[in-house]
Amino acid sequence: MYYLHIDCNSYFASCEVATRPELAGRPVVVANENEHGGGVILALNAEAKNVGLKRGIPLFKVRDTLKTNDVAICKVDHKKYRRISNKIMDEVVAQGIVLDFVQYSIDEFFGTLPVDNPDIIRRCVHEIKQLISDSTGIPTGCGCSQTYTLAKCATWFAKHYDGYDGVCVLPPDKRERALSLLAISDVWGIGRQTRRKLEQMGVATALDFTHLPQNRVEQTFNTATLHTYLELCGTPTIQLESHSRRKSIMQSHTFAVMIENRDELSSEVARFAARCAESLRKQGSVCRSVTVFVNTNRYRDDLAQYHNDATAKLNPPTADSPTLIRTAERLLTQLYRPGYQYKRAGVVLTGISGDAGQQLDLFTSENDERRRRLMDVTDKLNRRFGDETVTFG
DNA sequence: TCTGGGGTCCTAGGACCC
DNA sequence: TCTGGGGTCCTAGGACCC
Repeated sequence: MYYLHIDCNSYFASCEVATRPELAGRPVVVANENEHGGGVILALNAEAKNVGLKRGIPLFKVRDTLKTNDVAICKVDHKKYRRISNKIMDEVVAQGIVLDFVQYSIDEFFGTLPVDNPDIIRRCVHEIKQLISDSTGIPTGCGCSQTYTLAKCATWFAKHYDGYDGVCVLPPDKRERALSLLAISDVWGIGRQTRRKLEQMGVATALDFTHLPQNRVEQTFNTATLHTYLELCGTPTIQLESHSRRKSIMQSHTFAVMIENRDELSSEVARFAARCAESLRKQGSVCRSVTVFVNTNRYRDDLAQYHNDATAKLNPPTADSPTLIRTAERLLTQLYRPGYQYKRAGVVLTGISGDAGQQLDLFTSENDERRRRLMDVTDKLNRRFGDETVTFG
């Protein structure tokens, strides 16, 4: 059996090009641009990379480059990207070659192929890649190997060596050779901190890491890093479950113009809470706690800084918008300090559990039932006529 | 002028229990 | 001098991911 990993190339930018043919061949960036020209580059295609642009740069720093190279700036459209991602999921599942297919993130998928012959695997994966390209227009890099982590390494090679044509199958006898060419920082699960520690131990490549004695890894690192180590050595360790239910739900925003006024901030927080409540109901869950946070602008050392958060428990757990909005507003009242310029705020729901009906049974009253129906109707209206067609005053 | 928005899991330590 | 020996649950913060 082989593990399969599929990674969409420059996903947000590819979605824009796929749905807007007039963009083909042009440098394209996707940015969360706001009405004041703020925002940062979230994704960019190869043409945009070629003119020196990079992910994460604020647009205002590269205005000249954008203009000189006639770069198309697309506004980020998460709904579209979610829709295309679901389509990829459906197409691959319907094709039936891949087993245990999971949507790991909006642009990455894992699965297994019940075959051991690398040549057959390669042909299958090329077919899958072609299927995705034909049905959605999205280019992908695909990797196959003995574990999830090694499959991700294979994808790295598929994307970085043109000869693979986007598909790299890494059989056991090629493992060591491949890992010797892979920098430790390019391994899935090795972040900045762990990389620093490993480098101090003389580890530069993924192969160096696998040559450490296992007990040394156990003593020095946490279990997540140990799992990465075992997987690189060829032992499947990581379990992926397709978690359709989120365990936390957050809505936050960096304001284009800083907010000082309490009522303005409060109305933003209320909107975040309402949107969180909607996602919560969409997945059929209730939550046990609400957190609100506020931040000033960390880039402005000329301004007084303040950041804080506060959490409230909800008993019984709920998905009722008015309750969540009122709770969030009460928390904001605790947090708010006059005289600061607020740049960012957000609402987080945690303690999420499934099946609202079951949780409420014991104390459900007629009033609760009416509230549930009200939520149901507002959700339906907003789905049918667009977000925030109906909001809470 | 302008600087993203989400998630997950693990671990240490505190509060509390017997 | 020395101050038991288990547990559970919760939370904050770190690290990592896209």
